[in-house]
Amino acid sequence: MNSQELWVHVYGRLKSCKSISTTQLKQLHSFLIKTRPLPLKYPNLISSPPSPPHRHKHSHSTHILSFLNHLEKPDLCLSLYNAIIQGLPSNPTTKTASLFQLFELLEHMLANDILPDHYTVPSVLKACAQLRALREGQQIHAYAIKTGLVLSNVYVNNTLMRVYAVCGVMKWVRMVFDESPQRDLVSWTTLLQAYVKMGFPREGVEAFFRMCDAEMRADEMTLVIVLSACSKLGDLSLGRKINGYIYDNGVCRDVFIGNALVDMYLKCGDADFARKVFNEMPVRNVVSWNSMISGLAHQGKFKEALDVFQEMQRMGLEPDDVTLVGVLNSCANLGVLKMGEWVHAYVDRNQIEADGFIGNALVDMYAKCGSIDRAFRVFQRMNRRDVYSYTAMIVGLAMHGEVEMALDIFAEMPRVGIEPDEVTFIGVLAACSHGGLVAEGHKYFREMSSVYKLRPQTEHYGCMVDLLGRAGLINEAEEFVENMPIEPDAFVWGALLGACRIHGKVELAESVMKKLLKVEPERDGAYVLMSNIYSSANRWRDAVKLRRAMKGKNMKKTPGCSSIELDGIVHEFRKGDKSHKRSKEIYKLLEEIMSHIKNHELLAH
DNA sequence: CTAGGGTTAG
Repeated sequence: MNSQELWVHVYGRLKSCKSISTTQLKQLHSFLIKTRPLPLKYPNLISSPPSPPHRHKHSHSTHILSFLNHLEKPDLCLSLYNAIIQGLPSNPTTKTASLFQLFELLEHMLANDILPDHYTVPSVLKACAQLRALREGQQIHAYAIKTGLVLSNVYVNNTLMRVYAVCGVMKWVRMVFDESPQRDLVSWTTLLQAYVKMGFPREGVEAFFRMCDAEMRADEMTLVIVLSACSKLGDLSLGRKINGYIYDNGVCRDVFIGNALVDMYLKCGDADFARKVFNEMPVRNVVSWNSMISGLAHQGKFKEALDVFQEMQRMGLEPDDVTLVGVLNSCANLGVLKMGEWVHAYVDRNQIEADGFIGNALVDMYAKCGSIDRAFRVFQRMNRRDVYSYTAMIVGLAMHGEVEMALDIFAEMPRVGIEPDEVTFIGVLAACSHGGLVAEGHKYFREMSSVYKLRPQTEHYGCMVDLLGRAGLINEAEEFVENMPIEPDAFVWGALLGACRIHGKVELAESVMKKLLKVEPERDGAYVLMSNIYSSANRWRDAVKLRRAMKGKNMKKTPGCSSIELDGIVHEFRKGDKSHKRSKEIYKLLEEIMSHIKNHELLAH
């Protein structure tokens, strides 16, 4: 066998397996030794006992290196090195080990005076991108500049951009892109993708149009990314334009394009057209179904989302964890505990780990369906918790009035090294509000910016106003709003109006209502609250006047809706809705509960 | 022989 044939064989072997197993490598090694007598420097290698499975990954580089030591001709080696680097597993969970192997090989190359070329560099950079190895990527970048590879090879530039993109350094992605002497479709797509992934969909779309100006024709991959940018922007007319581009340019409508279109139409609010695209897809996969389910849930069409899931089940298709998260989310918002429990059982039955997305969605579902103890049990059993798990738990506890517990869980976060975010503080402040903990609320509110460098948003101010209002500190609440560094919005005015209702502050309420109407003239919330305030103050005439004024305008009704599941039947209630069979009894009971609460409030103050 | 793909939560 000549060296060329040998190389072809080695290359084929390495390429066909994603990660080379030690056994295969040994076979390859012995094969090489048999067919081409080489000086055997490490006789131990062949006779060494097989290592346990978990050691395999780490022992690769040793085998590879000793294997390389057996080879003689350097010209053969460059291709071989390239082939080996390409086939090297880059497992993000063993990041340091993978990087170590990679750079050990590079060092070995350089030590043997073999210079990494325009095939070596992209595959090394690809591994760096997979491992999110920014510093190592920069080292290769420096090498590529020194050897002139960045100016001569578009693959080198594109993979460099990719490394910087996955590491979140948009500035450098742009820099490499701008300095590239030649740009192809992949360069543009990588730039576009970087913008979208980093939360700049607008810039991504602009890049797409610049790409079109540069007479570059987009393919399926590019368009999938542009469509995802449209989804993020919620810009239906833009999305339609892109759909037009796909149509005009005869782009193949494969399953990826179809899924991206379904997602885009749903996120842009055209659920009917999304369904049409979905129905007309010649091939669908689990992602197509997931796009429908999570897209509908995203639009608040939870019932429809569950219907699609049931349709999926009827067709005998296996849901994956994304499906289940979408289903759990819908269950949480509909209060359908039975279905949520079914998903939980499915997760257990199929030995799906209740961690990450699934675990968090389960916690949220149980909490929202009123089963806070089961939410807590899932939370406790999770092996890995993140800020979402903690937030779901804290918000859930706060809503159930488990104030102390909520604050205890919050206190646990710094101990396990998880930083709270803005939503976590919504839960914390809501807990304080429900517990009447004014001083603590102030403390957490201050901590938000002083310790965690989070800027309080209008929602947080709203929580504080609510807290002060419920605690009877209506003047402080008013003062708090006056001293806000940001413009109060409906959230804040609504909370203050609510506080006025509790304390029967009619005059203040009237001025607050005006403010609320200014920022939210199209909603009916202000009118409803205000008319309740008038009624409570026995000012019936004003209340009626207000209701009449409301009727004259064509107001958007706040979709006040709740549902509860009893013995597997979902009972849905909309605001003012009296269609339920036993609505008379229900309203009577509600009134009784309200009077109990009022008495309790009176006793408390 | 190399590079770029969609869906997921509080």
